[in-house]
Amino acid sequence: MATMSAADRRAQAKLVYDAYIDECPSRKLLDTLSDKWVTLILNALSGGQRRYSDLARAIAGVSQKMLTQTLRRLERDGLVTRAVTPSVPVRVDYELTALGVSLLPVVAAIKGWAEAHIEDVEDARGRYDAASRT
Amino acid sequence: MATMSAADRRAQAKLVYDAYIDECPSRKLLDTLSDKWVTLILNALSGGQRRYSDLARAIAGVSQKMLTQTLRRLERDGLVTRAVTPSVPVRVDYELTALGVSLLPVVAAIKGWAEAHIEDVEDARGRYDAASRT
DNA sequence: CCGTATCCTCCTCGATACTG
DNA sequence: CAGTATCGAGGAGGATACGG
Repeated sequence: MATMSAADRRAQAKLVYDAYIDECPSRKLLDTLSDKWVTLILNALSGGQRRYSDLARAIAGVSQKMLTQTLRRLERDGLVTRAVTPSVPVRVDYELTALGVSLLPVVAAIKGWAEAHIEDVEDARGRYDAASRT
Repeated sequence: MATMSAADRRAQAKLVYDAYIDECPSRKLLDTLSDKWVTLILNALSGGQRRYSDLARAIAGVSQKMLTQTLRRLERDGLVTRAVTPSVPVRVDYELTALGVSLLPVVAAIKGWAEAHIEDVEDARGRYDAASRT
């Protein structure tokens, strides 16, 4: 195991950094938030309890698979609760937990910057693309 | 074109929602931030100007492809500037723009929530998984 | 030194069909 | 009503090699 090749060194660095990133709290939160449907669901539930089919209608365009999958993840993360009423037919209600509610201001902060500055970003893109086409 | 099938209705709803999401400022910002390397680069540049190879070393584990691609996107978005010094060999410096700097507090806010509550999330996951294994 | 070009592999997501 | 199961297409991202 004499000397390390450049590839070996990069491979090891990658391992270290992957581990670092996996433990980074901000990264974990971003991974959750960046899911297309998470913020939409969080918003839909910000007004209080809602049924599955109600959510499906409110967030039209989401597939059953994604809605269920996302709700399960949020439940697992302790951000929403799932309450089954064993009537016929079944009824399932979802609601934000205290932890879920505490996340709303963060989303609002993101929304705040975005609404204030996204136009600058768009303008920058326009200039960049125009310059590229030269 | 008589009646619409359920699939048709869903397809149309999807179009409407995709368009809605494409225009949502928060979504756009999240799409940018959620990139694995963006926040790392933003952080690396928070101290001031840095060279390409310097960044590559600081963020070890990133491939050339991803580093260049990400830097290009950030430049296009007006968040960083790219300054080429045509010496031999070439030297390229990257630096945050005012817009890029204005984004740092948002990242800090995310970091704040994450550090305060990610442990609750982990605990919730532990409980959820334990309950599932019943 | 700072990239670009190519290939190739996961892995996410949507569509569809079926169940308690 | 509220899911689960299965399949297939598409894109993101890494490895590698080459160019100005």
